[in-house]
Amino acid sequence: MNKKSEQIVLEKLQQAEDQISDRIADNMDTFGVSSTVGRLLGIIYLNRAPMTLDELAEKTGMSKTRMSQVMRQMMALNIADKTFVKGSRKEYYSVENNYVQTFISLFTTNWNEVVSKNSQLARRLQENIAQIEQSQNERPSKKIVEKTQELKQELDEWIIYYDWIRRLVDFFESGEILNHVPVYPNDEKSGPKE
Amino acid sequence: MNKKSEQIVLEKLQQAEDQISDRIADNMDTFGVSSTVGRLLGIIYLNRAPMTLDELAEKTGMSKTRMSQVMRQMMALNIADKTFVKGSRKEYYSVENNYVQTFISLFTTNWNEVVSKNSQLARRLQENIAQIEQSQNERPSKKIVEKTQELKQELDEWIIYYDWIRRLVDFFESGEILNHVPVYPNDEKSGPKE
DNA sequence: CACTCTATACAATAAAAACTGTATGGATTT
DNA sequence: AAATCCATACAGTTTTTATTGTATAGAGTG
Repeated sequence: MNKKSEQIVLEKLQQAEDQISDRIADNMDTFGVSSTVGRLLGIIYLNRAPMTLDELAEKTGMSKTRMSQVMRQMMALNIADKTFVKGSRKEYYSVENNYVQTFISLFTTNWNEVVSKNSQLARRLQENIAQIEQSQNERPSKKIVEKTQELKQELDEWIIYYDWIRRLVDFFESGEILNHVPVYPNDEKSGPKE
Repeated sequence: MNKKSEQIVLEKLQQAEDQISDRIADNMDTFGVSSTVGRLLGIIYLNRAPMTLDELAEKTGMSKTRMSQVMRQMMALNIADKTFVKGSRKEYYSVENNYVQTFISLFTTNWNEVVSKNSQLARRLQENIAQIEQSQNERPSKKIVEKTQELKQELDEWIIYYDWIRRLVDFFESGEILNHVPVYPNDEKSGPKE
């Protein structure tokens, strides 16, 4: 019975750990990525050592192919890295061992991409408008002038918004956010600035 | 030819506006919601007046049912509201007319939900651990003690992380973020604090 | 250079999410 | 209370995304 009850307790502990992994996986929706990303993140994190695709496949019960796909995606998101291990041909993957840092990476990677796509379009549209305005020089139709003004205003608002996001991303990326929302609130703020 | 070229210019302007809508829709992925949410957001925003489900269905070419589903989701996300219009039986929906505010609403709603789910689990797991520790009082097996310690540490890290997110959400929700990342960077910061 | 081991490309399947059409119930008007 | 108008529940369909299995190319080893 001693042995048996020990087994039961160990199972309970494992179960608790799994629940944490599951929750992390679930929360990945909020970042707009597949829950498998979160699952692998949790597994590697809790493993506290780099892991191979085979190990991950074993642990998740999923195919190695899928593991490969997801780890790739995670590297693109800047939340995982390949780690060289001497004497092995396999690739070992590691993750940031700090949840907050992982959050910041995901946040900045995602929004940087958005900002970049938007800037391109904004520039292009501004050129278009300039062109239209020029072509209308001589006798501007009232309707067109009106619509153009409207579009210009919309575009301006839009540009202001994405400029704000750009600066917001900087605020996170630079770690400045941690001065204002510290990880350990009791701490003296890490370095009084100014 | 005058009339005709005017038509072409107007079309170009409309096209530009549509491209903005499309981009907004696309960017919604980053929040982990369907792009239709973004599309409706853009349409209502650019319309600059509340709209009905029928109008939205007309504008998007989608079914009214879908419009209903999406507007509901948007209300749950706190980025849309019903507006009463006298003399009409239909419901009119309006959106926040400020992109930054919309970003903040989405961010806080999403992460608040995550924090709430996690707090529940964290509490539950802490109780479990306490229980296990008590039941082991007499002769603690080394393996169990070890594993328990490990789990406790993980849980602590995890709790710290979600507490950080909670405070981060506050930082956004309260508008404090705008003091540090202002919408108009040239402005004197809105209210020098301390 | 033949052999082995590894990641991944590619095509196929399974699962999930987005979306639609019809039916219904609950208001509001007549 | 009958008629009308509206949102949405529900069940079904389509589209998209996640996942798998097989095949292959490339890198390391003997």
